[in-house]
Amino acid sequence: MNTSLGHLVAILHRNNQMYLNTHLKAYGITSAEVGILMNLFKEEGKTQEELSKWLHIDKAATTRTVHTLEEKGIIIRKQDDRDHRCNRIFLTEKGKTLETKVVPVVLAWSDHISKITGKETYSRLCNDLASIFTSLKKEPIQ
Amino acid sequence: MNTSLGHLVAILHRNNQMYLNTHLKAYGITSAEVGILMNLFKEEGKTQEELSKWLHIDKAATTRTVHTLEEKGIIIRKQDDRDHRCNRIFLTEKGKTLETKVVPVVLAWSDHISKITGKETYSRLCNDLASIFTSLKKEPIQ
DNA sequence: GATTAATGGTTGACAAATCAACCACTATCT
DNA sequence: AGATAGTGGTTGATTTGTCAACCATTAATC
Repeated sequence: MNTSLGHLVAILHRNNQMYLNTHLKAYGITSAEVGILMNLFKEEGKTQEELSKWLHIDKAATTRTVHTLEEKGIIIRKQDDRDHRCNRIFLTEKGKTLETKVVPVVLAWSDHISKITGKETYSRLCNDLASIFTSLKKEPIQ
Repeated sequence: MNTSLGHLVAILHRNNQMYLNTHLKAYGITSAEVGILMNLFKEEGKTQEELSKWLHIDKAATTRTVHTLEEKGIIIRKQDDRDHRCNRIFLTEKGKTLETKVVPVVLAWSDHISKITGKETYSRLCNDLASIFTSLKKEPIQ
């Protein structure tokens, strides 16, 4: 074991980003936008704050990614009627058509990894990481 | 399981980066430099190409990080005598003194994670990721 | 009800990494 | 030896993300 966890995670992360970028280029989607889109495919109407928390991403990054998605005509921001501070995010018709394009690419990368590790190891891996993830939510590291 | 592997890895990666940046700020070291430094602490004299491959990072990124480390007086680049294209990278005296500062911080983050998952799960996790890593080296994903 | 706190979002400055094009040097091949 | 191809490194442009400061709106407190 001559590599740290941080190192391994960094490599895997970059590998995933590059994969997404090359395979989604044809649809004009970048890796940064995938997180938000995958979330919207499941449930629309979240605020940017909620998206930021789900993605564990700075709210400034969310602002910018949401803007580029809006410029591309993939989503729209609607100000909340009750709380005028909140933007609620929805897919456009064009945005909805992207689900069948984006989701398979995201799954394809996971499949590649799954084939490397084997199914059981893969799902164990996801579970282990997910437990870290929920733990970090409750009590962040320092 | 409502989150993809890519998502989990991205979160963990950013968490690690932020941890390194805050805890190494006092020493003027950033997260991007940690990979190269950790490598040099083990073995000096590698070329930038070799560092890039080890870190799975673009050679352009290596060039820039190496430059900032040189400006900070932490490393020096020495042109290879035989092959004048190669820069071989060495720690300065100042650079060597950083080992006792940087390594503990890197380990501290791993320790945090290890405490979350438990020891066995943690080392299993590292092994699983490491096997992916070696696989990706042999045959990159598309 | 006016002042103060907190919250959601935006903006500017910067860090980290990719890609593509390029330069300098080395290796190859007639 | 001279043209060609390959390799290591650099540079410019762009993407992704952080941090800090700010603005507008809402909530809390006196």
